[in-house]
Amino acid sequence: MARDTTKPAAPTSGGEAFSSSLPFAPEDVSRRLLFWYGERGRDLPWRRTRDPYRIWLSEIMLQQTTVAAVVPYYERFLQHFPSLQILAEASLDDVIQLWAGLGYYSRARNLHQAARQIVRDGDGSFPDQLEDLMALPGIGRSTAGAIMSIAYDRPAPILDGNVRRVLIRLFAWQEDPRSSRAEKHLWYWAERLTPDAQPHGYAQAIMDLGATVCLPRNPDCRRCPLSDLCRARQLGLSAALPVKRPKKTVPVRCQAAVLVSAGDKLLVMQRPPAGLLGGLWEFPVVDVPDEQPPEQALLPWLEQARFQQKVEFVGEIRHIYSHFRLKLAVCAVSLTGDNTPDGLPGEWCSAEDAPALPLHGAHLKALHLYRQRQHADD
DNA sequence: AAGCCGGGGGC
DNA sequence: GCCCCAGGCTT
Repeated sequence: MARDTTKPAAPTSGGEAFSSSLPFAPEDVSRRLLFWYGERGRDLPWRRTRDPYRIWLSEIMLQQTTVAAVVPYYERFLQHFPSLQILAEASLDDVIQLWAGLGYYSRARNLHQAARQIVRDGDGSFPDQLEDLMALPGIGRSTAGAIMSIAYDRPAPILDGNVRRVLIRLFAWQEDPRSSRAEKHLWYWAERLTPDAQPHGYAQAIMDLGATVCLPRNPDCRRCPLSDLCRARQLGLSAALPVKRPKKTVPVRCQAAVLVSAGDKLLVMQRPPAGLLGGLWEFPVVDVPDEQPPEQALLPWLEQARFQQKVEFVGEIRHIYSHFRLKLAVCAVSLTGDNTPDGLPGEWCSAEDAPALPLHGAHLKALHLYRQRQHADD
């Protein structure tokens, strides 16, 4: 017996025990899901391996990201870093480079850091205990559970966005899904439903169900192997759950990016290693106050840099982040011999090589716009 | 408990 | 436009 089979404690609320009984037999759910997965499961690159390193990489890349976006990144990453040891020996800049465009760059930093920790602290083999996995940066309870079940075929619950939605509907959870109360219940249900047999197939099955059938909008209940067990379905709430989060207004941030050119070179700077877009490259940026022309907002910056050239307005980029919108004025300053670019922070990069830098999305757009305009002038 | 962290795709 | 996505970390 490799596993403690005692049932998890039922969540409590205000000291009152929550009903530990389920409206159906857990084996009934897992059996249906496993059969369905055998018929309808997707063929994905990371499902052709049991290598924990690759499973781990896929799980990290897939956090808050869609499968279609991940596939090319996953393949390319593994071409450069085919093993844990090679990743551990790589530079962070090279890792960031291969992550550029995927977003949530702390994932790349944590991935790299975790690889170094495993190689440094262990015998080089990938951890195979839930607690050891969770001790690594970037791996929380859900990702640790995914690695345990998918790579090692050992039962451990997962609670990602897909499973969350499936469980909310299956148990007709009508409260705020982001509350700590919801969290306790969902983890409890996830644990109770995870089977001792074939946890590998089960984990992928329930995620696939959420991704292809139990969709956020318009769930396709006719194709769902759990439809006759589903409490939301019974209550006519399938489409109404999970309850939506109250929408918040997102602020608009105005900035100007300066493309300073000296001959063929452009001035680029690397952002601080942590925080927003950590470690990525960009052009110098100045905040633009409301209702002020970007050229005017740039004057103090030009003064400080001792540039006397005129600023040319190239165009405007709009870029949407999850928590704000960026209105980015793209400006160009072309240096002549009178100016001394030395002493400025940052580095000079040829315009041809700049697109190969790990630039973040908004500034990659800015560069494209700049080069497009330059081309038009020729 | 709440805020932070990107970019893309579906509709 | 709006919503969400194979979440985790920090405060």
